Amino acid sequence: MRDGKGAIGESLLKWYDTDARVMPWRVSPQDRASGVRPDPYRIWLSEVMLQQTTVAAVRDYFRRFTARWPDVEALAAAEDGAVMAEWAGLGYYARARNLLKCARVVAQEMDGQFPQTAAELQKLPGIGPYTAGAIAAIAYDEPVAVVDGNVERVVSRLFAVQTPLPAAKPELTDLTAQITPQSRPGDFAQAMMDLGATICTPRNPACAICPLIADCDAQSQGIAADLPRKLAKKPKPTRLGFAYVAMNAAGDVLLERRPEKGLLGGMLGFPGSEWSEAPTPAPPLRSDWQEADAEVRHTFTHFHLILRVFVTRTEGANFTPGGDFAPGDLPTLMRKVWDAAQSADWPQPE
DNA sequence: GATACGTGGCC
DNA sequence: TGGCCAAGTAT
Repeated sequence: MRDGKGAIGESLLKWYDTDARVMPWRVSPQDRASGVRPDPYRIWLSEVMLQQTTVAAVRDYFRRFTARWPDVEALAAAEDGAVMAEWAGLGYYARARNLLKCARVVAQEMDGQFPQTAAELQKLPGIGPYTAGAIAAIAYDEPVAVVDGNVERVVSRLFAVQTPLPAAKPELTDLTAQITPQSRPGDFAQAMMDLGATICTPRNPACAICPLIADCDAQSQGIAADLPRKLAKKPKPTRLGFAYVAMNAAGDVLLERRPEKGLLGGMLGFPGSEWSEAPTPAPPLRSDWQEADAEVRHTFTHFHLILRVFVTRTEGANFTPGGDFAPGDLPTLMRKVWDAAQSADWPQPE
């Protein structure tokens, strides 16, 4: 243990048992005391959903997934399109594709049992260093360092690490390992993340009520809010595109399944042009297309997108039956396209 | 190491 | 309003 930091585990777990939030996927301290064990399936599902995603955004998705697919065998047996539709709106859709791959490996090749070590877990699709550590620590009590963005921030402040991210990652992982206790490593990991989410926040950290204030080098140096240092990000370019919403007399709409790889991979969407500085219009069929008044603006991780939306009524296409389509099955960008189409001045049928 | 990959909330 | 940020992973 690092000098002067010996009490961190104890202080943090005391705070966790009394003050921390209880999530739908978490076993409460009371239940844990009664011998209740975390369900690896639910831990895995929640951790994948929580990758780069806030607790508030995950809650309802987690509830719907576990209600519809209560165990890994049920999820493994689901249709691809059903899982993608249930994930729609949560973002980073490779997670949903890898979720299904992983469920099928576990169900078909591992007798429905997840591996019990971080090293083995990390071999599965969609499970990287963070998620492997989180599952191993929470579900199987492996005393492994669990390092997400919250922990990076907490640890960089505790030890006043000045190295900018992402170069500081190995150092922060090593420091986290030094303060991870042999006892209750899963609760320790969740406590660190809860602390980062609620007290040791990026801006205006609430140091006055922090259970680790006596252990924090950055606080004593008055630089807590300045850490962790981060490299400057590149500016986002703006791309343009065209999107097309065709509907027949029965109210069916024309949708396509996007390719597995790439942006919004595997999701349903409206046909359209490529997205670039100067896109070429690409209507999916000949018809009387009318442009909607409102453009769609959407920002992805690495670029801004402005879409011009065109609508038409026609019978000449392979439409998705209206009963099989709900806007909620679409990624957010395509929901915006749908919304813009509703406010358009639709042409009369040909 | 750098880049691709969503979305919504916050200030 | 626009950039920052969130329980990261794959390539």
